[in-house]
Amino acid sequence: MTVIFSKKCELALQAVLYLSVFNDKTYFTATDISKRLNIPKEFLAKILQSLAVHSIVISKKGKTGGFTLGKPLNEIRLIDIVIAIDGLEIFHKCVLGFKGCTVEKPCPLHEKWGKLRDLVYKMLSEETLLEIRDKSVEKIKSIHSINNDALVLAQSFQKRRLN
Amino acid sequence: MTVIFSKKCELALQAVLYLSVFNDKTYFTATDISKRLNIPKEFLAKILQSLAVHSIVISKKGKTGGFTLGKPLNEIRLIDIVIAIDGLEIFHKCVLGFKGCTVEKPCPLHEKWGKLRDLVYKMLSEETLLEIRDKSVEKIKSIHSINNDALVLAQSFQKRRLN
DNA sequence: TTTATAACAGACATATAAATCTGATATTAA
DNA sequence: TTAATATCAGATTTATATGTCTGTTATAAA
Repeated sequence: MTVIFSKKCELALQAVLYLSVFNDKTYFTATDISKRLNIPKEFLAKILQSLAVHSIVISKKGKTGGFTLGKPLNEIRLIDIVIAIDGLEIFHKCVLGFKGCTVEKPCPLHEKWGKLRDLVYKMLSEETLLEIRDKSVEKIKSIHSINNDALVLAQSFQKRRLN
Repeated sequence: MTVIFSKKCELALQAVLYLSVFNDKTYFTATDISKRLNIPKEFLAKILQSLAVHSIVISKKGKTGGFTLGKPLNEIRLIDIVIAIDGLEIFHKCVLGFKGCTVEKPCPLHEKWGKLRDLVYKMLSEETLLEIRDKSVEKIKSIHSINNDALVLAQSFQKRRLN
């Protein structure tokens, strides 16, 4: 199967985009997020843990615990999420799978692929979550069925858990 | 794991590039090619069969049988090989995995990804095997360790099988 | 016609990614 | 201090892609 992002990567992007809508340091539990995104809870939990290792989210244990974004939105790029989950391997590996493919002895598709790969990296690097959220907040709400009532409710619920 | 091409796709590209060096209607057996490319024979055979279904290669059974390119080099694009093996799905599917992602109700990354996807498609479409071979024949020979002696030998061997 | 050799077809096995489960640990409200 | 509830860690299961095996069919040389 030809793919770009792994399933893990997709779900990580979904989760972080979801958190970006709120972005107010309230902690959302893995259960909360998994229900909203319609994702298996345990799988999401593992993904969030990987993101926590890379400081993209912060985790808090215990009764009022959960996950919240670990950095300002303008410091999180899409590429950071991809790297946190799947690593940089894809940006180094030869398309054709030739182990001996190097700059000195490139495979027949080396140059063409190099351009493509650099472009993917550039596109994923140039935009931060801040820009994406500002541009797409309505889309994100829409695709996750977050209406204003639900938003207020969720936030007040989260905050109630805090005191 | 984030990938671009499946293993099958990689090997298909390798095999077709290999055939493009010769490109003289001689039939190479799956065993021949698998040894040269250092690929499992049975796995390659399956891949070549998929390529045969899409007329990218032609297969011939029996004693002097094997596989040869099914079209002129200038009529085979990289994208044709990708499609033959992995289909067009990747060029239609949403990056984030949202099933509801459409033009009318796009996901937050829809536009950005659309551009990238179109570009990948374009790059794989714009060049045919003819151009790649003409530009990279030495690279292909080098990476497969095809020296001139081996080339002449392989061709005469293939032709001997024919009469 | 016989024999050798190739693709072909489909079942089977293995490796890896995806998903689930169980129990331990940390945190906080009461 | 206790109970509730969250993450965390690792084993286990499931699904899918990858790789292997076995026997059949087609083709052509001898």
